[in-house]
Amino acid sequence: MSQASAHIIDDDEAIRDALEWQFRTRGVPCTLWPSSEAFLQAWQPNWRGCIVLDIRLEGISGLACFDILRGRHCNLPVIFITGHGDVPMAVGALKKGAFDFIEKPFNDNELVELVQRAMAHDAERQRAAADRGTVESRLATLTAREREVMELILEGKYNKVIADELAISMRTVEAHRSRVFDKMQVRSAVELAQMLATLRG
Amino acid sequence: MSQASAHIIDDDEAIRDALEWQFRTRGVPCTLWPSSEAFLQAWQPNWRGCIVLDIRLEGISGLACFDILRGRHCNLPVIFITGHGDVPMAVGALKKGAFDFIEKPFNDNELVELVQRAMAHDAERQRAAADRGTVESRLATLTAREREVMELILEGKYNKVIADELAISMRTVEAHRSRVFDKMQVRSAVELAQMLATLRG
DNA sequence: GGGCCGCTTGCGGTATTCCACAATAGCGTC
DNA sequence: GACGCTATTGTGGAATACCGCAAGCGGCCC
Repeated sequence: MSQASAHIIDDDEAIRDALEWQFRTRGVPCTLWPSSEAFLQAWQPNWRGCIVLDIRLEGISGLACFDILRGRHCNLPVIFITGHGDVPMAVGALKKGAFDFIEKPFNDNELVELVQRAMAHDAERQRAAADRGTVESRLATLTAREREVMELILEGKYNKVIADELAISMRTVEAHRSRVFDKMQVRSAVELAQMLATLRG
Repeated sequence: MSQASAHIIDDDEAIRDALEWQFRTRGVPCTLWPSSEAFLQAWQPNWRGCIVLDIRLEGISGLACFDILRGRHCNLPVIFITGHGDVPMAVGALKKGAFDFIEKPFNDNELVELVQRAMAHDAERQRAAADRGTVESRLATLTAREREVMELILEGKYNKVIADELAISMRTVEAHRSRVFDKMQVRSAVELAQMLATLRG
């Protein structure tokens, strides 16, 4: 898993350096990119952190870059830096899923705090996605019948009732139940319910 | 429980009438208000539906009206109608929790569909709030000890283990467990877990 | 034809939960 | 002092869940 970083994309070197200094003095790891093209060429799906970019960039614009990233299923939070006149553009990006935007001129702390929130958001999203992946891969090992039995277990029904509903014996339900618990790596129906609740939440 | 309605606030009578005609032909119940003041004076906490208002109104502005409503803990979805130049103001409202905004000039269908989504959102929110209320009122009947036992049950632990952890007998845990199930109106730990998961979700 | 898998069912036994009833002690209120 | 509530613990018994082992049947694949 790669180290999290705030990726700063700006075609103005002075601005990049100023932002880097600011972030580093606050302990925020960052990586500088002189253009959307440079960033897009380097980007890897396993990157973590967030992206900070000016909405108006030479070459591929900030918005176009955002669209391309979304097309690549990149979920990194994206923060746009905009001028006052570009707020409608930024709003369009927000509606498309950008994390936030910040208008020039802005307070230094304001941007750093926004970036910190974005990176925390990304860390939490990745953790939650990893959990879901684990649970989903376990669910995938269940046979169709096991899934049926599991759903009824999750409704709080006794094995006897499940047996009646599926027109099988209680012993069969016991056997399925035991295998479901083994495959899902839980020891009780309550643990199973809690695990699947995090999948839905 | 009151009937859901789309509350339209505009100081221009012709616009109010045009919107009403549009909504009614699409089967959307609506109520017209000539000013923020009129609406705020009439507003009741049990109202359902949504609010559609121009961001620039004479007297109390749309934004000010929104702030006042939020101050009164009104959760009705709010949709702002804005001119192109007012988008930054609308964005501020979005960040404060407004449901959405729509820029003039807009397609008739666009607004009606947005209002329908807002009303569906409100209906779902009210339903979820009612459920939470029911569950929370049941939780409130539990004694401190019952809550303690319940938390451990929700971790999937056996009565025997709970007894060891709380330094009480298993029979005491059984008694508490039984009363928790009675008060929460469930018949199993799984049902309880599912019920409380909807509280968190 | 044989092996594997999934589904099914059974046995015997242990552990846990549920149900009903009963009782004591401490605390707070009337 | 009596009453009500909560916490606690116990008895007896029934129902349910869990565990390990065993086995047959049908379908699919090699």
